[in-house]
Amino acid sequence: MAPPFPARARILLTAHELFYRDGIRATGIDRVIAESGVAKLTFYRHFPSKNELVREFLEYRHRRWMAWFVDALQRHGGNSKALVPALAEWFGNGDYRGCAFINSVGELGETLPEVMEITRRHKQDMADAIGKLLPASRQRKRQAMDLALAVDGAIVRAQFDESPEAALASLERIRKSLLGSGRSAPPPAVRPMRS
Amino acid sequence: MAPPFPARARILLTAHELFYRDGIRATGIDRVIAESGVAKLTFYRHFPSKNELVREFLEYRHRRWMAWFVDALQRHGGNSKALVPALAEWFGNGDYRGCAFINSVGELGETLPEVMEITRRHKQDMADAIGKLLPASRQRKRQAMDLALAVDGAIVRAQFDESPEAALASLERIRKSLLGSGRSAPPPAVRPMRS
DNA sequence: TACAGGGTAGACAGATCTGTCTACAATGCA
DNA sequence: TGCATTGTAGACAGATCTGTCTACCCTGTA
Repeated sequence: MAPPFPARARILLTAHELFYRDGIRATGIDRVIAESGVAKLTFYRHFPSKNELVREFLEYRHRRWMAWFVDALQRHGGNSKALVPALAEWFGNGDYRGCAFINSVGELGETLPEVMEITRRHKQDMADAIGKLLPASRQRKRQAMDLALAVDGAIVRAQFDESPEAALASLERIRKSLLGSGRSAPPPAVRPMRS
Repeated sequence: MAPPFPARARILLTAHELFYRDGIRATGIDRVIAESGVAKLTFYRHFPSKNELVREFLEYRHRRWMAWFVDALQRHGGNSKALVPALAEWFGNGDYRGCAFINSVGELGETLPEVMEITRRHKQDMADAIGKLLPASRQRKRQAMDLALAVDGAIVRAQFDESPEAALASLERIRKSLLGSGRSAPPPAVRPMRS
Protein backbone atom coordinates (compact mmCIF):
# COMPACT_ATOMS: atom_id res chain seq x y z
CA MET A 1 0.00 0.00 0.00
CA ALA A 2 1.66 3.17 -1.19
CA PRO A 3 0.86 6.43 0.59
CA PRO A 4 -2.49 7.62 -0.77
CA PHE A 5 -3.30 8.34 2.88
CA PRO A 6 -1.14 9.43 5.74
CA ALA A 7 0.35 6.54 7.67
CA ARG A 8 -2.08 6.58 10.54
CA ALA A 9 -5.13 6.35 8.32
CA ARG A 10 -3.57 3.53 6.33
CA ILE A 11 -2.91 1.58 9.51
CA LEU A 12 -6.46 2.04 10.74
CA LEU A 13 -7.96 1.05 7.41
CA THR A 14 -5.80 -2.05 7.19
CA ALA A 15 -6.54 -3.03 10.76
CA HIS A 16 -10.23 -2.61 10.09
CA GLU A 17 -10.09 -4.95 7.14
CA LEU A 18 -7.97 -7.60 8.83
CA PHE A 19 -9.58 -7.50 12.26
CA TYR A 20 -13.04 -7.73 10.79
CA ARG A 21 -12.17 -10.43 8.30
CA ASP A 22 -9.84 -12.68 10.25
CA GLY A 23 -10.53 -11.75 13.86
CA ILE A 24 -8.48 -9.74 16.30
CA ARG A 25 -6.36 -12.39 17.95
CA ALA A 26 -5.75 -14.08 14.65
CA THR A 27 -4.29 -10.89 13.23
CA GLY A 28 -0.74 -10.13 14.31
CA ILE A 29 0.64 -6.64 14.52
CA ASP A 30 3.31 -7.62 12.02
CA ARG A 31 0.60 -8.42 9.53
CA VAL A 32 -1.08 -5.06 9.96
CA ILE A 33 2.28 -3.36 9.60
CA ALA A 34 3.27 -5.25 6.48
CA GLU A 35 -0.11 -4.85 4.84
CA SER A 36 -0.38 -1.14 5.50
CA GLY A 37 3.10 -0.61 4.11
CA VAL A 38 4.36 1.23 7.14
CA ALA A 39 7.45 0.83 9.27
CA LYS A 40 7.22 -0.81 12.63
CA LEU A 41 8.43 2.24 14.44
CA THR A 42 5.86 4.38 12.66
CA PHE A 43 3.16 2.03 13.79
CA TYR A 44 4.23 2.18 17.40
CA ARG A 45 4.48 5.94 17.26
CA HIS A 46 0.79 6.15 16.42
CA PHE A 47 -0.48 3.23 18.48
CA PRO A 48 1.44 2.50 21.68
CA SER A 49 0.10 -1.06 21.82
CA LYS A 50 -2.11 -3.49 20.02
CA ASN A 51 -4.85 -2.92 22.56
CA GLU A 52 -4.83 0.74 21.66
CA LEU A 53 -5.24 -0.20 18.02
CA VAL A 54 -8.13 -2.48 18.91
CA ARG A 55 -9.90 0.33 20.72
CA GLU A 56 -9.41 2.71 17.84
CA PHE A 57 -10.53 0.04 15.43
CA LEU A 58 -13.81 -0.34 17.30
CA GLU A 59 -14.39 3.40 17.48
CA TYR A 60 -13.70 3.73 13.80
CA ARG A 61 -15.93 0.80 12.99
CA HIS A 62 -18.69 2.31 15.05
CA ARG A 63 -18.61 5.64 13.22
CA ARG A 64 -18.37 3.96 9.86
CA TRP A 65 -21.10 1.40 10.42
CA MET A 66 -23.53 3.88 11.95
CA ALA A 67 -23.06 6.26 9.06
CA TRP A 68 -23.83 3.49 6.64
CA PHE A 69 -26.80 2.29 8.68
CA VAL A 70 -28.66 5.57 9.00
CA ASP A 71 -27.98 6.31 5.37
CA ALA A 72 -29.28 2.93 4.22
CA LEU A 73 -32.41 3.27 6.36
CA GLN A 74 -33.12 6.64 4.79
CA ARG A 75 -32.51 5.36 1.29
CA HIS A 76 -35.01 2.59 1.88
CA GLY A 77 -37.79 4.86 3.03
CA GLY A 78 -36.92 5.97 6.53
CA ASN A 79 -39.65 3.98 8.23
CA SER A 80 -39.54 0.59 9.90
CA LYS A 81 -40.08 -1.17 6.58
CA ALA A 82 -36.58 -0.02 5.63
CA LEU A 83 -34.96 -2.27 8.19
CA VAL A 84 -34.93 -5.49 6.23
CA PRO A 85 -33.82 -4.13 2.84
CA ALA A 86 -31.09 -2.12 4.55
CA LEU A 87 -29.75 -5.16 6.34
CA ALA A 88 -30.08 -7.18 3.14
CA GLU A 89 -27.48 -4.86 1.60
CA TRP A 90 -25.07 -5.65 4.37
CA PHE A 91 -25.70 -9.38 4.64
CA GLY A 92 -25.48 -9.76 0.87
CA ASN A 93 -22.05 -8.19 0.75
CA GLY A 94 -19.49 -10.91 0.13
CA ASP A 95 -17.28 -9.61 2.92
CA TYR A 96 -20.03 -10.00 5.49
CA ARG A 97 -18.70 -11.56 8.69
CA GLY A 98 -21.30 -10.56 11.23
CA CYS A 99 -21.15 -7.72 13.72
CA ALA A 100 -17.63 -6.61 14.58
CA PHE A 101 -18.74 -5.80 18.12
CA ILE A 102 -20.47 -9.07 18.84
CA ASN A 103 -17.46 -10.86 17.42
CA SER A 104 -15.05 -8.85 19.53
CA VAL A 105 -17.01 -9.46 22.70
CA GLY A 106 -17.06 -13.17 21.95
CA GLU A 107 -13.37 -13.21 21.20
CA LEU A 108 -11.99 -10.94 23.90
CA GLY A 109 -14.68 -11.03 26.56
CA GLU A 110 -13.38 -9.44 29.71
CA THR A 111 -9.73 -9.39 28.68
CA LEU A 112 -10.22 -5.92 27.24
CA PRO A 113 -12.99 -4.39 29.30
CA GLU A 114 -13.48 -1.39 27.02
CA VAL A 115 -14.79 -3.75 24.38
CA MET A 116 -17.91 -4.41 26.42
CA GLU A 117 -18.48 -0.75 27.02
CA ILE A 118 -17.99 0.28 23.39
CA THR A 119 -20.31 -2.52 22.33
CA ARG A 120 -23.04 -1.37 24.66
CA ARG A 121 -22.74 2.13 23.28
CA HIS A 122 -22.80 0.80 19.75
CA LYS A 123 -25.92 -1.25 20.31
CA GLN A 124 -27.63 1.61 22.09
CA ASP A 125 -26.96 3.86 19.11
CA MET A 126 -28.24 1.17 16.78
CA ALA A 127 -31.43 0.88 18.82
CA ASP A 128 -31.81 4.65 18.77
CA ALA A 129 -31.48 4.71 15.00
CA ILE A 130 -34.17 2.06 14.79
CA GLY A 131 -36.35 4.05 17.16
CA LYS A 132 -36.24 6.99 14.77
CA LEU A 133 -38.04 4.85 12.22
CA LEU A 134 -41.02 4.32 14.48
CA PRO A 135 -44.02 6.59 14.96
CA ALA A 136 -43.90 8.48 18.23
CA SER A 137 -45.76 6.64 20.94
CA ARG A 138 -45.41 5.69 24.52
CA GLN A 139 -44.03 2.33 23.53
CA ARG A 140 -41.53 3.50 20.94
CA LYS A 141 -38.42 2.98 23.03
CA ARG A 142 -39.52 -0.47 23.99
CA GLN A 143 -40.38 -1.39 20.43
CA ALA A 144 -36.98 -0.14 19.30
CA MET A 145 -35.26 -2.31 21.90
CA ASP A 146 -37.23 -5.35 20.86
CA LEU A 147 -36.50 -4.75 17.21
CA ALA A 148 -32.84 -4.19 17.93
CA LEU A 149 -32.70 -7.53 19.70
CA ALA A 150 -34.28 -9.20 16.70
CA VAL A 151 -31.79 -7.45 14.43
CA ASP A 152 -28.95 -8.89 16.49
CA GLY A 153 -30.50 -12.29 16.06
CA ALA A 154 -30.65 -11.79 12.32
CA ILE A 155 -27.05 -10.58 12.26
CA VAL A 156 -25.72 -13.74 13.85
CA ARG A 157 -27.97 -16.08 11.84
CA ALA A 158 -26.85 -14.47 8.61
CA GLN A 159 -23.27 -15.04 9.71
CA PHE A 160 -23.39 -18.81 9.67
CA ASP A 161 -26.40 -19.66 7.51
CA GLU A 162 -25.62 -20.41 3.87
CA SER A 163 -27.90 -17.63 2.79
CA PRO A 164 -29.28 -14.62 4.66
CA GLU A 165 -32.78 -15.05 3.23
CA ALA A 166 -34.21 -17.00 6.14
CA ALA A 167 -32.85 -14.59 8.72
CA LEU A 168 -34.27 -11.63 6.83
CA ALA A 169 -37.65 -13.30 6.46
CA SER A 170 -37.79 -14.04 10.18
CA LEU A 171 -36.83 -10.51 11.02
CA GLU A 172 -39.53 -9.14 8.78
CA ARG A 173 -42.18 -11.34 10.37
CA ILE A 174 -41.06 -10.24 13.81
CA ARG A 175 -41.15 -6.62 12.77
CA LYS A 176 -44.66 -6.90 11.38
CA SER A 177 -45.80 -8.80 14.40
CA LEU A 178 -44.35 -6.32 16.89
CA LEU A 179 -45.63 -3.25 15.11
CA GLY A 180 -49.02 -4.77 14.47
CA SER A 181 -48.31 -4.17 10.78
CA GLY A 182 -50.54 -1.11 10.93
CA ARG A 183 -52.42 -1.01 14.17
CA SER A 184 -54.65 -4.06 14.27
CA ALA A 185 -54.79 -7.18 16.35
CA PRO A 186 -52.53 -10.22 16.53
CA PRO A 187 -53.02 -13.38 14.42
CA PRO A 188 -56.71 -14.37 14.45
CA ALA A 189 -57.65 -17.53 16.29
CA VAL A 190 -58.79 -19.11 13.08
CA ARG A 191 -55.81 -19.23 10.85
CA PRO A 192 -56.36 -18.04 7.32
CA MET A 193 -56.60 -21.00 4.98
CA ARG A 194 -53.91 -20.03 2.59
CA SER A 195 -51.16 -17.51 2.64
CA MET B 1 -6.83 -32.15 38.74
CA ALA B 2 -6.21 -35.61 40.08
CA PRO B 3 -7.65 -38.57 38.20
CA PRO B 4 -11.33 -38.80 39.19
CA PHE B 5 -11.94 -39.32 35.44
CA PRO B 6 -9.91 -41.03 32.78
CA ALA B 7 -7.46 -38.71 31.08
CA ARG B 8 -9.49 -38.11 27.97
CA ALA B 9 -12.57 -36.99 29.86
CA ARG B 10 -10.50 -34.70 32.05
CA ILE B 11 -8.97 -33.06 28.99
CA LEU B 12 -12.35 -32.51 27.40
CA LEU B 13 -13.86 -31.09 30.56
CA THR B 14 -10.94 -28.73 31.04
CA ALA B 15 -10.99 -27.63 27.42
CA HIS B 16 -14.70 -26.99 27.70
CA GLU B 17 -14.22 -24.75 30.67
CA LEU B 18 -11.26 -22.82 29.26
CA PHE B 19 -12.47 -22.52 25.68
CA TYR B 20 -15.86 -21.30 26.78
CA ARG B 21 -14.54 -18.91 29.39
CA ASP B 22 -11.47 -17.44 27.71
CA GLY B 23 -12.00 -18.19 24.05
CA ILE B 24 -10.36 -20.75 21.82
CA ARG B 25 -7.41 -18.84 20.44
CA ALA B 26 -6.69 -17.33 23.82
CA THR B 27 -6.35 -20.79 25.34
CA GLY B 28 -3.07 -22.53 24.62
CA ILE B 29 -2.74 -26.28 24.52
CA ASP B 30 -0.18 -26.07 27.29
CA ARG B 31 -2.78 -24.48 29.49
CA VAL B 32 -5.29 -27.23 28.83
CA ILE B 33 -2.61 -29.82 29.51
CA ALA B 34 -1.45 -28.26 32.75
CA GLU B 35 -4.97 -27.64 34.03
CA SER B 36 -6.21 -31.12 33.28
CA GLY B 37 -3.17 -32.62 35.02
CA VAL B 38 -2.18 -34.79 32.11
CA ALA B 39 1.10 -35.33 30.30
CA LYS B 40 1.67 -33.71 26.96
CA LEU B 41 2.14 -37.01 25.23
CA THR B 42 -1.09 -38.29 26.70
CA PHE B 43 -2.88 -35.29 25.35
CA TYR B 44 -1.52 -35.77 21.86
CA ARG B 45 -2.36 -39.42 21.95
CA HIS B 46 -6.02 -38.59 22.42
CA PHE B 47 -6.20 -35.46 20.28
CA PRO B 48 -3.81 -35.35 17.32
CA SER B 49 -4.07 -31.58 17.09
CA LYS B 50 -5.66 -28.59 18.70
CA ASN B 51 -8.18 -28.40 15.87
CA GLU B 52 -9.29 -31.89 16.72
CA LEU B 53 -9.81 -30.82 20.30
CA VAL B 54 -11.81 -27.83 19.14
CA ARG B 55 -14.11 -30.07 17.11
CA GLU B 56 -14.61 -32.44 20.00
CA PHE B 57 -15.19 -29.52 22.32
CA LEU B 58 -17.99 -28.26 20.11
CA GLU B 59 -19.59 -31.69 19.81
CA TYR B 60 -19.41 -32.13 23.55
CA ARG B 61 -20.80 -28.68 24.16
CA HIS B 62 -23.63 -29.39 21.78
CA ARG B 63 -24.69 -32.57 23.58
CA ARG B 64 -24.36 -30.98 26.96
CA TRP B 65 -26.16 -27.78 26.16
CA MET B 66 -29.03 -29.48 24.33
CA ALA B 67 -29.55 -31.85 27.22
CA TRP B 68 -29.76 -28.92 29.59
CA PHE B 69 -32.03 -26.97 27.27
CA VAL B 70 -34.70 -29.60 26.69
CA ASP B 71 -34.66 -30.45 30.37
CA ALA B 72 -35.06 -26.84 31.42
CA LEU B 73 -37.89 -26.32 28.96
CA GLN B 74 -39.69 -29.32 30.41
CA ARG B 75 -39.12 -28.21 33.97
CA HIS B 76 -40.67 -24.86 33.14
CA GLY B 77 -43.83 -26.28 31.68
CA GLY B 78 -42.94 -27.63 28.27
CA ASN B 79 -44.78 -24.97 26.31
CA SER B 80 -43.54 -21.78 24.73
CA LYS B 81 -43.93 -19.88 27.99
CA ALA B 82 -41.03 -21.97 29.29
CA LEU B 83 -38.57 -20.30 26.95
CA VAL B 84 -37.85 -17.19 28.96
CA PRO B 85 -37.53 -18.75 32.42
CA ALA B 86 -35.33 -21.48 30.98
CA LEU B 87 -32.99 -18.97 29.38
CA ALA B 88 -33.08 -16.88 32.56
CA GLU B 89 -31.44 -19.82 34.32
CA TRP B 90 -28.62 -19.78 31.85
CA PHE B 91 -28.12 -16.04 31.57
CA GLY B 92 -28.19 -15.68 35.32
CA ASN B 93 -25.41 -18.15 35.81
CA GLY B 94 -22.25 -16.27 36.74
CA ASP B 95 -20.22 -18.16 34.17
CA TYR B 96 -22.45 -17.08 31.32
CA ARG B 97 -20.40 -16.00 28.34
CA GLY B 98 -22.90 -16.26 25.49
CA CYS B 99 -23.29 -19.05 23.00
CA ALA B 100 -20.16 -21.13 22.50
CA PHE B 101 -21.06 -21.65 18.86
CA ILE B 102 -21.73 -18.04 18.00
CA ASN B 103 -18.49 -17.14 19.77
CA SER B 104 -16.54 -19.79 17.88
CA VAL B 105 -17.89 -18.70 14.53
CA GLY B 106 -16.98 -15.13 15.33
CA GLU B 107 -13.53 -16.10 16.47
CA LEU B 108 -12.57 -18.72 13.91
CA GLY B 109 -14.82 -17.92 10.96
CA GLU B 110 -13.71 -19.85 7.95
CA THR B 111 -10.35 -20.91 9.35
CA LEU B 112 -11.93 -24.08 10.68
CA PRO B 113 -14.80 -24.81 8.31
CA GLU B 114 -16.36 -27.50 10.49
CA VAL B 115 -17.22 -24.83 13.01
CA MET B 116 -19.79 -23.37 10.66
CA GLU B 117 -21.31 -26.71 9.97
CA ILE B 118 -21.52 -27.78 13.60
CA THR B 119 -23.04 -24.42 14.45
CA ARG B 120 -25.74 -24.80 11.83
CA ARG B 121 -26.59 -28.22 13.20
CA HIS B 122 -26.64 -26.86 16.72
CA LYS B 123 -28.96 -24.02 15.85
CA GLN B 124 -31.20 -26.31 13.87
CA ASP B 125 -31.52 -28.60 16.86
CA MET B 126 -32.23 -25.64 19.08
CA ALA B 127 -34.98 -24.49 16.72
CA ASP B 128 -36.42 -28.01 16.67
CA ALA B 129 -36.52 -28.08 20.45
CA ILE B 130 -38.35 -24.78 20.40
CA GLY B 131 -40.72 -26.12 17.79
CA LYS B 132 -41.70 -28.93 20.13
CA LEU B 133 -43.10 -26.33 22.52
CA LEU B 134 -45.57 -25.02 19.97
CA PRO B 135 -49.01 -26.36 19.14
CA ALA B 136 -49.06 -28.29 15.89
CA SER B 137 -50.01 -26.06 13.02
CA ARG B 138 -49.01 -25.29 9.50
CA GLN B 139 -46.81 -22.45 10.69
CA ARG B 140 -45.11 -24.20 13.51
CA LYS B 141 -41.77 -24.60 11.76
CA ARG B 142 -41.75 -20.98 10.76
CA GLN B 143 -42.69 -19.81 14.22
CA ALA B 144 -39.93 -21.95 15.67
CA MET B 145 -37.40 -20.39 13.30
CA ASP B 146 -38.52 -16.90 14.18
CA LEU B 147 -38.40 -17.63 17.87
CA ALA B 148 -34.98 -19.20 17.52
CA LEU B 149 -33.71 -16.07 15.84
CA ALA B 150 -35.06 -13.97 18.67
CA VAL B 151 -33.44 -16.32 21.16
CA ASP B 152 -30.10 -15.77 19.44
CA GLY B 153 -30.68 -12.07 19.75
CA ALA B 154 -31.35 -12.44 23.45
CA ILE B 155 -28.27 -14.61 23.87
CA VAL B 156 -25.94 -11.98 22.49
CA ARG B 157 -27.64 -9.09 24.27
CA ALA B 158 -27.37 -10.90 27.57
CA GLN B 159 -23.69 -11.38 26.86
CA PHE B 160 -22.73 -7.73 26.96
CA ASP B 161 -25.58 -6.02 28.82
CA GLU B 162 -25.00 -5.47 32.52
CA SER B 163 -28.09 -7.48 33.30
CA PRO B 164 -30.05 -10.01 31.25
CA GLU B 165 -33.44 -8.59 32.30
CA ALA B 166 -33.94 -6.35 29.30
CA ALA B 167 -33.04 -9.09 26.85
CA LEU B 168 -35.42 -11.50 28.52
CA ALA B 169 -38.22 -8.95 28.56
CA SER B 170 -37.74 -8.24 24.85
CA LEU B 171 -37.74 -11.91 24.08
CA GLU B 172 -40.94 -12.43 26.00
CA ARG B 173 -42.67 -9.60 24.17
CA ILE B 174 -41.55 -11.03 20.85
CA ARG B 175 -42.76 -14.45 21.83
CA LYS B 176 -46.18 -13.19 22.83
CA SER B 177 -46.43 -11.08 19.76
CA LEU B 178 -45.49 -13.91 17.40
CA LEU B 179 -47.76 -16.45 19.03
CA GLY B 180 -50.64 -14.09 19.58
CA SER B 181 -50.14 -14.63 23.31
CA GLY B 182 -53.03 -17.10 23.37
CA ARG B 183 -55.84 -15.08 21.94
CA SER B 184 -55.93 -11.60 23.42
CA ALA B 185 -55.04 -8.06 22.42
CA PRO B 186 -51.82 -6.19 21.69
CA PRO B 187 -49.45 -4.81 24.36
CA PRO B 188 -51.41 -4.25 27.55
CA ALA B 189 -50.95 -0.90 29.24
CA VAL B 190 -49.66 -2.54 32.41
CA ARG B 191 -46.53 -4.56 31.93
CA PRO B 192 -47.04 -8.23 32.74
CA MET B 193 -43.30 -8.78 33.44
CA ARG B 194 -42.35 -8.69 37.08
CA SER B 195 -38.92 -7.28 37.89
C1' DT C 1 22.26 26.08 4.96
C1' DA C 2 20.80 23.77 9.16
C1' DC C 3 17.74 21.12 11.30
C1' DA C 4 13.40 19.10 13.09
C1' DG C 5 9.65 15.99 12.01
C1' DG C 6 8.07 12.15 10.16
C1' DG C 7 9.10 8.50 7.57
C1' DT C 8 11.79 3.63 6.23
C1' DA C 9 14.22 -0.96 6.98
C1' DG C 10 15.07 -4.41 9.78
C1' DA C 11 17.67 -6.68 13.80
C1' DC C 12 16.65 -8.15 18.29
C1' DA C 13 14.70 -9.75 22.96
C1' DG C 14 11.64 -12.44 25.34
C1' DA C 15 7.40 -14.73 25.62
C1' DT C 16 4.30 -18.14 24.00
C1' DC C 17 2.41 -21.45 20.89
C1' DT C 18 1.99 -26.13 18.56
C1' DG C 19 3.73 -30.39 18.07
C1' DT C 20 7.67 -34.13 18.61
C1' DC C 21 10.53 -36.95 21.12
C1' DT C 22 13.12 -39.59 24.84
C1' DA C 23 12.98 -42.13 28.97
C1' DC C 24 10.54 -44.18 32.52
C1' DA C 25 6.48 -46.13 35.70
C1' DA C 26 2.20 -48.58 36.82
C1' DT C 27 -1.32 -51.77 35.61
C1' DG C 28 -3.85 -55.64 33.55
C1' DC C 29 -3.95 -59.71 31.26
C1' DA C 30 -2.24 -64.11 28.61
C1' DT D 1 6.42 -64.43 33.77
C1' DG D 2 6.21 -61.38 29.63
C1' DC D 3 4.26 -57.75 27.32
C1' DA D 4 0.98 -54.30 25.66
C1' DT D 5 -1.46 -50.31 27.16
C1' DT D 6 -1.79 -46.18 29.24
C1' DG D 7 0.09 -43.08 31.86
C1' DT D 8 4.06 -39.38 33.70
C1' DA D 9 7.83 -35.68 33.31
C1' DG D 10 9.93 -32.62 30.66
C1' DA D 11 13.44 -31.20 26.98
C1' DC D 12 13.34 -29.54 22.43
C1' DA D 13 12.42 -27.47 17.63
C1' DG D 14 10.52 -24.04 15.01
C1' DA D 15 7.17 -20.64 14.30
C1' DT D 16 5.00 -16.46 15.65
C1' DC D 17 3.81 -12.71 18.61
C1' DT D 18 4.50 -8.03 20.90
C1' DG D 19 7.33 -4.41 21.62
C1' DT D 20 12.19 -1.96 21.55
C1' DC D 21 15.95 -0.14 19.36
C1' DT D 22 19.58 1.48 15.97
C1' DA D 23 20.62 3.72 11.84
C1' DC D 24 19.38 6.04 7.92
C1' DC D 25 16.49 9.12 4.56
C1' DC D 26 13.55 12.78 2.75
C1' DT D 27 11.27 17.20 2.88
C1' DG D 28 9.74 21.74 4.42
C1' DT D 29 10.92 25.77 6.64
C1' DA D 30 13.69 29.23 9.54
